[in-house]
Amino acid sequence: MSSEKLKNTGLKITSARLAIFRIFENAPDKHLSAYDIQDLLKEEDIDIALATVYRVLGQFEEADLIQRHDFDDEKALYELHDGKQHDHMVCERCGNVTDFFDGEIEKRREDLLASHGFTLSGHRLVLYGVCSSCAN
Amino acid sequence: MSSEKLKNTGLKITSARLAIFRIFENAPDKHLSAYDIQDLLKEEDIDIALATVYRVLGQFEEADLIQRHDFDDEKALYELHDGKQHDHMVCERCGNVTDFFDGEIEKRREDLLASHGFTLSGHRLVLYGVCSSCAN
DNA sequence: TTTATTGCAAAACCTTTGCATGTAT
DNA sequence: ATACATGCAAAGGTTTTGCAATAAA
Repeated sequence: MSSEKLKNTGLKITSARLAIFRIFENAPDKHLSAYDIQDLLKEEDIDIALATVYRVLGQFEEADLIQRHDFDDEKALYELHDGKQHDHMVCERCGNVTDFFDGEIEKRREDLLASHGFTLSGHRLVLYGVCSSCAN
Repeated sequence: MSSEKLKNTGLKITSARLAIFRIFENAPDKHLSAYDIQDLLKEEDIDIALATVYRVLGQFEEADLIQRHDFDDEKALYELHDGKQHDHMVCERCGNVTDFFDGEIEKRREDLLASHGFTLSGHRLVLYGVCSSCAN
């Protein structure tokens, strides 16, 4: 249940936080910007100031409920942090983001980072290409 | 020589373009922001408006002289486009960028993109971790 | 009632753009 | 002489912040 996870963060259970968290639960595997979230809520006649959306997103990220990604030079995208690690494939044309998991590249990635003195934090790997819709 | 490559772009050879291109040639493997470039030039008592730096960077990128990267939510970084393909390792704490090349992950990347209907464009792959300086 | 949260407006920040002036060809 | 580059100031877009009003504990 939504409020359970929220309570564990120590944050107060407010309607804004519940509404925003519900958006993520209803859109798993989606990558949403602060504007996307505000728009989705507006469709339900829920009006939340953008400043609040940003603040709540920051708090959720701090609490490891969601992950923030800066894939391109546009808006930051957020997604539910579900524990299952996965990486991302980003279309350089339209910005479309596709999740994937690959054990082999995963292992290689760990070796590479380690051999350069990097330690793992999170598991982020991003591949850039052009998606099929944009390729024609 | 600098002016050779510049001439091939069809752009006029101006002092601003020469100065900016020289910065890149003198700092291979470095990833510089527009501000970095302006600062480096200021140290040589060369004053170029930020708007010009941005415009020139855009033109250089268009001409494939340099590459633009948006690794995080901060400033865009530019580096010389030397032909040798390589990927990047980014420290999530300090933003430090390290180049690397790995044939195995390279091949795996191509397979992965293809199997998801993505086509290659450029060869961008980014690993995120924490560098040794930030790890302590 | 005490403390945290929200909304609003304004600011911060990077990046782009309009326009008049200056420079390369 | 013509076309393109530059500087300046202003605007654009996303994200953050100050502060008074409001809601959660």
